[in-house]
Amino acid sequence: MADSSEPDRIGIRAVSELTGLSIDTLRWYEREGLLPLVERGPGGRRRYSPAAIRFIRLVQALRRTGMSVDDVRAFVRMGSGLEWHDRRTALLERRAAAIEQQIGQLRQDLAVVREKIAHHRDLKRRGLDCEDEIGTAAPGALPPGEAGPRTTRTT
Amino acid sequence: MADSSEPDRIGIRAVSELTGLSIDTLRWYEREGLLPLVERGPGGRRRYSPAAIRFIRLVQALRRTGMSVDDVRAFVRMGSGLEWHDRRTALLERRAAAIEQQIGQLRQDLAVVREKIAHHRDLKRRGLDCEDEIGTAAPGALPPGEAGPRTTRTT
DNA sequence: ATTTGCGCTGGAGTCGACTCCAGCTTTTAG
DNA sequence: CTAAAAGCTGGAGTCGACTCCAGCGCAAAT
Repeated sequence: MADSSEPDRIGIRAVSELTGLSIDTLRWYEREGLLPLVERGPGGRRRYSPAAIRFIRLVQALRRTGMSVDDVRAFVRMGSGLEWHDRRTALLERRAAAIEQQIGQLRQDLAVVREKIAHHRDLKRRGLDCEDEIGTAAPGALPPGEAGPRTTRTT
Repeated sequence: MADSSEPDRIGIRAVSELTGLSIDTLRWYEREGLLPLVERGPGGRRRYSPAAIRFIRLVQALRRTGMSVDDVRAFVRMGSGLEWHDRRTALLERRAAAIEQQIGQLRQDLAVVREKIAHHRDLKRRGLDCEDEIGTAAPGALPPGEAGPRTTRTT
C-alpha cells in the first residue's frame, strides 16, 4: 500500500522544477494546509507521490484562476468524505464557471488592447502624433498642441 | 476645445460605478500616475471626459491581464511623443501576446478542474469514497502527457 | 572523518495594491 | 442659512501571498 519508500516518490527540489512553484512556496502551502498528501522519508524529508503532484497541479489551477489561499484551504479541508462529496463537486463546478467567465473577460481585455494597437497604427500611418494623450477619442477633430501637459508630478 | 466644463464630463462617483474601480482606487491610480487625463472642475473636483474613461478602461485591461502598476505607469510615462510611438506599440503587442498565453493557460486550468469534476462524478457513480488523497493513487508512474516544463517564476 | 550541501523549522520581513482615516472645503437639499 | 453629503489631500494601515533568514540535522562525496 504505497508507503513513502516507494520508488516513484520525488523530493522537493524536483517538484519545484516540475511545477514552477518555489521550494519555499511548496513548504508554505503545506504549512497552510493546501497540500495534505505530502509524506516524509527518513530524516524527515518530504517525499511527493504522483498523486501528491497531481493534487499540486489542481491547487495551482485553482490559485491561478483566482481562488484565494483561504478558499483553497477550505476546499482541501472538506476532506474526502462522502458527506462532503456533493459540496466539493459543486464548488469545483462553480470554479469552472468562473474560469469560463475569466476567459471571456480576458478576451474582452485582449480586444481593448488590440483596438489600441490598431489605433496606434492608424495614427502612425497618417503621420500623426499621439492622440490627445493616450486617451484616443478620435471624434473628428484633434486640435494639436492643446491637450495639456499630462506630465503628472514625479513621485 | 473641450474644457472641463463641457457637459460630457462626469464625477468620480459615476466613474467608480461605471468601471467598478473604487473611488479610492481611482484617486490612488491618479496619484500613482496611471491616469493622466483627469481634469478638475471648480472646487478642485475631478471631472472625467469620455477619453479619460476610455483610458481607464485600457488601464483596467492591462491591470487585469497581469501588468503591474509599475509597468502601467512606465507605459503611461512614455507620453505621446512620436519618438516613443514604436516602443508603445511594441509594448502593447507584447501584452496582447501575453494575454493570448494567459487564455491558453486558463483553458488548461479549466481542463484540470473539469477532469477533477469528472473524476468526482465517477467516484460517486461507483459509490466510492475518497480520491486524491490516498485513494485513487496513480496506477504506474507519472502521467505521460504532462512532463512539460511548466516552469515559471521565482528562485 | 570532514566538508559540502540539501533539507527542515519557526519566525520575521517584504512587497504590491489597495483601503481607511482625519481634517478640511465645497456643494447641495431643505 | 444651516446641515448633511460628497470631494479633496496626505499619510497611515491592512492584507494576501509569499520570501528570506538563522540555526540545526542528515547525507553523500572526498
